[in-house]
Amino acid sequence: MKKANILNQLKEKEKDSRRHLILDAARDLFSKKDFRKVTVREISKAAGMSVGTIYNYYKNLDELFLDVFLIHAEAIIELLDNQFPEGAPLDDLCRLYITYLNENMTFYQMMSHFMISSDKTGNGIEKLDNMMRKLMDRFEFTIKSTKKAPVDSRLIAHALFSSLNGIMISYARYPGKTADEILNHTLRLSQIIASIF
Amino acid sequence: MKKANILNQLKEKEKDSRRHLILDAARDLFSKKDFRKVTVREISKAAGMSVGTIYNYYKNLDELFLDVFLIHAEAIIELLDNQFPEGAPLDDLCRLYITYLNENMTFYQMMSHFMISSDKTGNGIEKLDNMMRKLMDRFEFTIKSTKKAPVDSRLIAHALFSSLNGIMISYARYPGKTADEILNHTLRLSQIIASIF
Amino acid sequence: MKKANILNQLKEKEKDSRRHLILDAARDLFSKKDFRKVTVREISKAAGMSVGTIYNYYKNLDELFLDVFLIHAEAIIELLDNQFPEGAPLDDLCRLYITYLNENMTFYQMMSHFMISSDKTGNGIEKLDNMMRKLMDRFEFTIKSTKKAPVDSRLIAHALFSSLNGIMISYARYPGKTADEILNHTLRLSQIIASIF
Amino acid sequence: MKKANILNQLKEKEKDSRRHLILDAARDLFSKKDFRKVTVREISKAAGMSVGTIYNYYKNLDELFLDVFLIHAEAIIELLDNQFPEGAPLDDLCRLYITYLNENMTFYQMMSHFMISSDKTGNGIEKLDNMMRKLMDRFEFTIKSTKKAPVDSRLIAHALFSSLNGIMISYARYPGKTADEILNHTLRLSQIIASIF
DNA sequence: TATGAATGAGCTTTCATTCAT
DNA sequence: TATGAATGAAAGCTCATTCAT
Repeated sequence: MKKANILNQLKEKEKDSRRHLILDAARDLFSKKDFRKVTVREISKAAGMSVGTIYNYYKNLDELFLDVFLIHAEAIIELLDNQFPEGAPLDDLCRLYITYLNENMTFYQMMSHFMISSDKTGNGIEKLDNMMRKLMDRFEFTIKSTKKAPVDSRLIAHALFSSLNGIMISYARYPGKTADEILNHTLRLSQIIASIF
Repeated sequence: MKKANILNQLKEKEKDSRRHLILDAARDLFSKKDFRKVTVREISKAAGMSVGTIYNYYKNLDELFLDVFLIHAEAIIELLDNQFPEGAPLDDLCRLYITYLNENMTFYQMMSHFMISSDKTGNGIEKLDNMMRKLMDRFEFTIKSTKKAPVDSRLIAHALFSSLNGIMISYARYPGKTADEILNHTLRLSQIIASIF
Repeated sequence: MKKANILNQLKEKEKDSRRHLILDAARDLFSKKDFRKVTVREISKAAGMSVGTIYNYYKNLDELFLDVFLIHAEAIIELLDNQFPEGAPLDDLCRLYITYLNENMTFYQMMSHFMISSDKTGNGIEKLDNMMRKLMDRFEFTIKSTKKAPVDSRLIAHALFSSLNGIMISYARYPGKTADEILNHTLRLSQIIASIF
Repeated sequence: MKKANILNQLKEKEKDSRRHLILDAARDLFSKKDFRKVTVREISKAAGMSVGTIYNYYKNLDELFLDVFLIHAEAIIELLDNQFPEGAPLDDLCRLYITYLNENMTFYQMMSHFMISSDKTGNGIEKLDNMMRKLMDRFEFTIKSTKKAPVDSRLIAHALFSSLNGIMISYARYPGKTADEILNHTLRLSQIIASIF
């Protein structure tokens, strides 16, 4: 019994590591190229496995896209949980989030992509929505913990969250600017937002 | 000479009217269906002309997409110019813009789509950027004209503009909500934004 | 007006001839190889055109298969109409049909294939059924016109028709026999059938 | 030696029972769904074993298909041997066979499928042909044993056998008819056939 | 200038079969 | 012997774009 258990655990680990191989390959490609243009073939090649194997781990491409998105979202939540000291000012929160977005363009690109999809089929959307809600909750909670937290925190969280997203989407490819300049500009804007909230 | 001129003008008009046929057909389709899924064939059919003709007016599909976007942007600028009384409060501006976005989902969908494209080739991008700048200028100008206008208007305009965009992108397909509820929620959020600016 | 008409007629002819190019290529391939294994690419290559073009003429492969079938069925009907002298004996009818089947194996292969499909979707099935009925009607009519025609011709037609089909399906690949021997055997069997009806 | 023998027998039995697990699962699936669409994965799942195990018992999927076919054929032979009283009339034979076909659509679907395959490779075909011959022999023998048996029984057996098959193939999916109506129609046709033989 | 048939690269996905464990 | 993840060839089909008429 124990033996089987250990075996299963090993298998699970093995499976997880393969899945991460796929995810990492995908993330890597997405950072170099519009993720909507990345093909299964490219991913399988980059991950060093066959096309069919991808489909052993993901039902279809969208599921993989979604997983990459979810991983990012979870990373952000973890960031808020662990890197954000309780009682820190709101602008630290904004800086944290905007910095993450700048370093992980795929995340807001995907967020934006999925959010404007009117395709409501599939349980993928459900997972997406759940994660968005979770992220929002975490945002709200973090805002409450900041110095001088606002009263109607739910709405404020929504407003702040969407504002920060909007900043990235609106300025991520500000014409003729380097990544650094964009980071600076989006940080500056986020600070304005933070300061007035 | 003159005759030729008049003829040219007529031709130009004719051409413009055909172009508008295309644009209108496209806009109509985009409002019913994710614009990324609309095909040239569909547009040509809806516009009552052949596929080839579309390509006489637009180098490629992206140019057409862009044109639809530009038309929307111009409509917004016109809205700001004509519908927004000088000296009106900032939240009127926000309401105006958010309402427009709600009624023209294609616009922010396209904005979002183009903004996250890392594809920097083509002079299409240039046109897009120019228009964004123009829109932004108009926004800034309008903000300056509001009651209790802020001081650093350029940055404020950026922040406000992107916040409003973010609101739409983040909540336009809030799960399980009707168009009306979404309109209300996004308006509410925009009012919060407006009030604190 | 007239000009346009003539032009349209020419276009129609052109289109028809292209369609026949596809059909002929397909029929040719089907005679060499199990039609279920023939691919679009093979057909397009054999027809000297691109894959996409096939899809300009047929919505999908099944439609093409169906068309090949229908053409065969029509050929048989025409055969019955034109080649079968009124008042000829029943065994002539059987011989005619069995000979056709032997020379056009694709036909009964397709008939058999489609008949055992439980897939009832698509309007393809409808076309198929209509044609089968038409063929059956023609059979019944022909039987009525034979010498010593039976009384309950509808049922008899059914029985005869299905018997002849069964002969082909059951003996078309009689192990180790040449095409000629198969023709002879199936003809002999059909004559038995004819003689007792 | 003896011990080993018994062990071997047990192993053989075990093996046989596993094989039957597969067969039963397959037959079950084939009755619910076009057998040509059934996948190895589905069968393995239904049989409660892994894909690989299937391949320990069958070289490939076609062999499994074939085995299902053979089992059916044997069942029919057994039916003729045991259920058909010597000296019974010919129409009882037809009724027996047609009823079996109606209750086991997979059988004639497979028969039809294999018979129209021009693929003559593999020793599978040989097995198929042997079984067909055996079935035919049994048919012939049964016909001889009927009341008023015909003279040239071999050819008559062929003709009758193929006629009955043809009836099923031609009317098994008569458009818009229920299973019951099809049973009735095919029985009626088979009675016509029987009566005239 | 308008037409729309032709193009064909390229996509996602499937699935029988293999083989290391 | 049983397992089931990995394989990868191969399929059907799409659709932006071209170009001869």
